[in-house]
Amino acid sequence: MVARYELIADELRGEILAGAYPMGAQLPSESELAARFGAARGTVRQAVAVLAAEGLVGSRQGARRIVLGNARSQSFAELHSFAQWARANGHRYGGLMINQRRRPPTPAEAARLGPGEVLDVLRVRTLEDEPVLLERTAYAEWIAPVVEELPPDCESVTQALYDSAGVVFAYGEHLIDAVPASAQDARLLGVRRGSPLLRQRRVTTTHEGRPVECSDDRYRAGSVAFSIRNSIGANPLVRHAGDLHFGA
Amino acid sequence: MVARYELIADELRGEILAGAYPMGAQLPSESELAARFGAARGTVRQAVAVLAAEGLVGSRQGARRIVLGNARSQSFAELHSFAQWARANGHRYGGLMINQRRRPPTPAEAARLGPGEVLDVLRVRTLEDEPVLLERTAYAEWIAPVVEELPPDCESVTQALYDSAGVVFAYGEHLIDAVPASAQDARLLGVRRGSPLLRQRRVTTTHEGRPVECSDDRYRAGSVAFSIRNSIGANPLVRHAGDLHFGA
DNA sequence: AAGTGGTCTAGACCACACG
DNA sequence: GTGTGGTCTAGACCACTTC
Repeated sequence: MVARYELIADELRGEILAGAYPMGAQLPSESELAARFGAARGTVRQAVAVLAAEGLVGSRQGARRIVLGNARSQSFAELHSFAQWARANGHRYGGLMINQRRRPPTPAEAARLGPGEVLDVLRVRTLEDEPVLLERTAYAEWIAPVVEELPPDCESVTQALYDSAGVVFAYGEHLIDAVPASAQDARLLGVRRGSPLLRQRRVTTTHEGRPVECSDDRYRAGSVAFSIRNSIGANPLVRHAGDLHFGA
Repeated sequence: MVARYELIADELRGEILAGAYPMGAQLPSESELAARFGAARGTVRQAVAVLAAEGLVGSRQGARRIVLGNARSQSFAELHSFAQWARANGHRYGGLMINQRRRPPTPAEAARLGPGEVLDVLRVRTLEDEPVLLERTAYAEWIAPVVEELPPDCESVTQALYDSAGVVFAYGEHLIDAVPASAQDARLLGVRRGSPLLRQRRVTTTHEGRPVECSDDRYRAGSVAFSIRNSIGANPLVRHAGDLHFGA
């Protein structure tokens, strides 16, 4: 079942990306759109809210919506998986488990995952056969047995956990900064010690709010960048919706 | 004029942050909240949409909303200014213009700002008197005269441009990655050449969609990190609202 | 089967931008 | 002043989760 507002959003997005509205141009008013699509104004507002969350259009009270961009990138909402992102962008990707062991949680991990033992996994992920990402992941005890059954060269852990245990990585919290490569980082990623890495620390939970993993992911500099669009002021329906993308 | 849904959101946020609902707990249903606040269901939905955009609660069709976190951080929506962020977080901050000159735009700048000359400004920003950020900003020609009038030690460029020219930095697009410090970066930030920097490249536009600046900002490693919360699946009112925060 | 959130309607009033 | 988006209401139906 596809919602009406999604169809309207798709149609408008298509027109914007096709260049029907150049950057800075005005969108039709809500009433015009409502008339054109035969929908209520509220439904049209929901549709343009989607575009606003994508950073394609902006709005302010009293003035018509304007077009802010005409390129679509991969939404961060879909980035709960390296594999999903790589596949969506047409990359050749792979992964290899380097090391895996159970251990007591650090205090930070215990605060996020609970008091049980964690399963500590070290993986290297490749893009076009080049190592670009080092994942150091601590899985919560309840999911550990499933993770231990995965093959070492599992291409998509997220997919595998969904298929075998129905686990969905629904919510994530991320901290992004830059760190120098440790000796181990350097060896596994093929860079010099101390060279810059883009670090993404994350905690993931299921739909029910049950914590699944904390991870420290390090990307080789130059391999990826995070892309974000944001806005201040009056946005439709939510006060602010930043949209994070993920691109080369 | 404060909207009703904002007041309701504030009230619920306060209860969550005060610990009335522990992590993973269920929020009251929309009808219960509507009855409690004497508001229509739509208004309550708008309120919880705010909390969802902040990453505090999550939702799925058929089940009650759950609490995902109980800490509030500075929203990235308000991060259009280093000074605003620093002030909000109680830091002592400052800035110094190192260099400023007009020059022809690079092709990338011309594509974003238009064909005119740009005003190229190099600034160092400090936190607790330590240099933490190097800003290399290219201002569009139309705003250049205003920027040239600013004092070299201007603490908040965003504020100054608003006060003197009514310019609002309304929309931003950001690319975040890690780079090694150049010789100049190293000298001005007091780090070794080649050491990791967190880079944020951004393009900013006004409410009307008029481009103001593109900038290449480099943070010393360890000084700041970007924080993001996101979710997949059915969110209220918008398909997905990632929320980006900015913290130490 | 009952309850919940997700979608949609058709109206109303207000604050703000623009001419 | 006119038109725009922002807020709010009061209803309806549907898809989903939960028991």
